[in-house]
Amino acid sequence: MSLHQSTVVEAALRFLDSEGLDQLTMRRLGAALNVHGGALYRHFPNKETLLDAVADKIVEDMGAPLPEVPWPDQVQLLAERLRAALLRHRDGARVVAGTFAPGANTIIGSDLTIQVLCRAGFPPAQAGWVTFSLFYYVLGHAIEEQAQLRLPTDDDWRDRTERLDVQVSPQYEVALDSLSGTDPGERFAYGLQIFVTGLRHIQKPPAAEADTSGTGTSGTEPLESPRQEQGR
Amino acid sequence: MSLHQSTVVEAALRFLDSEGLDQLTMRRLGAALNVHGGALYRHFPNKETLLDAVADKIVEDMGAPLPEVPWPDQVQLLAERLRAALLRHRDGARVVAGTFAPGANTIIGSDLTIQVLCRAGFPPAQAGWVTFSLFYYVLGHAIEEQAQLRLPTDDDWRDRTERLDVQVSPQYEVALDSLSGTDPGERFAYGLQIFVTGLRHIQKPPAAEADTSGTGTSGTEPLESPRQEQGR
DNA sequence: ACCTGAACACCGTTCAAGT
DNA sequence: ACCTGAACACCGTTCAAGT
Repeated sequence: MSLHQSTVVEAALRFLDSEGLDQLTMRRLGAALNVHGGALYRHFPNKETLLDAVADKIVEDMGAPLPEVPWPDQVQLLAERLRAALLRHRDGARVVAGTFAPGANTIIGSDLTIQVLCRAGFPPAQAGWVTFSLFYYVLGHAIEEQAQLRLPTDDDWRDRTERLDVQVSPQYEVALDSLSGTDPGERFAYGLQIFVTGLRHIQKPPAAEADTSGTGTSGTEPLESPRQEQGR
Repeated sequence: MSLHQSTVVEAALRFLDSEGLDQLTMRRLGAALNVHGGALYRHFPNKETLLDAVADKIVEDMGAPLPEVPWPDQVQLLAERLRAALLRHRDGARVVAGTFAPGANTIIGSDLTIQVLCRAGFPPAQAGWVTFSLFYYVLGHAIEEQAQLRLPTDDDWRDRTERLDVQVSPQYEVALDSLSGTDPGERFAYGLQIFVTGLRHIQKPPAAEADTSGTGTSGTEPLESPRQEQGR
C-alpha cells in the first residue's frame, strides 16, 4: 500500500477533524495511515511542507467562477467563501495561518480577488493590499471563532477580568457579553460590510446614492479606467 | 538570586529580540537567567502562561490617554499604536496572536477602543465587534510583516509560482511586486483607511459631515482608560 | 521504491533532593 | 522559598537495513 501525497493530505485533514491540530504529529498521522512516522518523509521533506499542502487543500475551491454581480458583492462573496473553507475543518484557520509558502489554490484565490478589484477600478498594487487586508480579517475572525469552540465554558471573561483586578466600563461588559452571545456569522458579516463599504467609498469618493445599510447592491459597474485619488 | 515574574518576562522579551520565538524554550530562557528550565515553573505554571504574560507586556501602553481629536482619528491612532507595539519586539505579533487568555493591558486597550466607538454612536455590541475586527486586521498585518523579515530573499514569489505551474494574471504580478516593494507602513495605513472610512459611513450614513469633537450620544463622559488595582 | 527500527537531539513538565 | 538534577513522555528528523 504505497502512499501518495494526496492520500497523506486527506488523512491529515481527517485527523485534524477528529483530533485537532495540537494532536497532529508525524508519528500519530503515520499511525493513522498504518505507517511509522519516519515513512512520511518519503512524501514530504518535513512537517511544515505537509501542513502547507493541507492548507492549500483547505482553500481549494476559492477560485471557482463568480456570479456576475456588482463588484462589492463579489468581494463579499469571496470573503464568505474563504470563511466557509476555513471553518469546514477543525483548526482550519490555524493551519492556513501557519502557512508560509502559498500554494496553488491560495494564489488562484488571490488572483481572482485582485482581478475583481482591478475591474472595480483599483490599481493593481492597491488591489493587492486590499486582498491581503481582507485575507487577514477573514483569517483572524475564523481563528478566533475556532479557538472559542474548544474553550472551557465554565470560565467566562467576567471571572478572568475580576481575577486580574481590571476595572472595565459598562460598555465593555455589554460588548463582551454580545461577543459570546451572538452568531459569529453575523459578527463576521458586520465587519465585512464595514470593510466593503469603506472600499466602495475609497474607490469612488462620496457622491451619489445614500445606501444606509444592508448588502451593498450598488448599481452597475462597467470597466473603468483605473483612476484613484487617495486622501490621507 | 531569586527571580520574579517581571524579571522572567523581561528576559523573555530580550531573548525574543535576539533569538526569536522559535528559539524560545523553557531551557534556553532559563539559561539566559542562569537557571535550569524547570526552575521557571516556580513562577509560571506553564509556558503558555509565561507567553501570555509576555504578550500582555508587549501591549502595555495601549491604554494611554488619547488626544481629543475626532473619533475616526482616535480609532486610527489606536490601530497605529497597536501596530507599533507589536513591531517593537521580534515576533511580537506572533506572540500576541498565540495568546488565549487576554491580560490586563489587552482588556484595557479593548475597553478604550470600545469607549471611543460608543462615544461615536455605535451600540456597545457593535463597538465590540468592530474592535475585534480592527484587532485582527492589525495583528494579521503585523504577523505578515514580521514573517517577511526572516524569509530568504533569494526566493521570490515568481519562482514559487512558476514551480507550482500556476498561471497568474498580469495584475497579480504587479500586485505582488508592489507588496514586496512598498513600505509596509503605507500598506497598513491604506487598509486602515478603508476600514475607518467604512466605519464612518456605517455609523453615520452619507449625510452632513462636520462637528468633529464631542459627538457624544447623550452625556459627556470622560475619556479615560479604566483604572487598575495593583496586583500581579 | 517504500517502509521499519532505532537512534539523535531536542522538547515541556514534574519532582525528589539539596541549600 | 527557590533551585538543581534527573527523569518521563514525548517531539521532528535521519538513516541504515530490510522487503
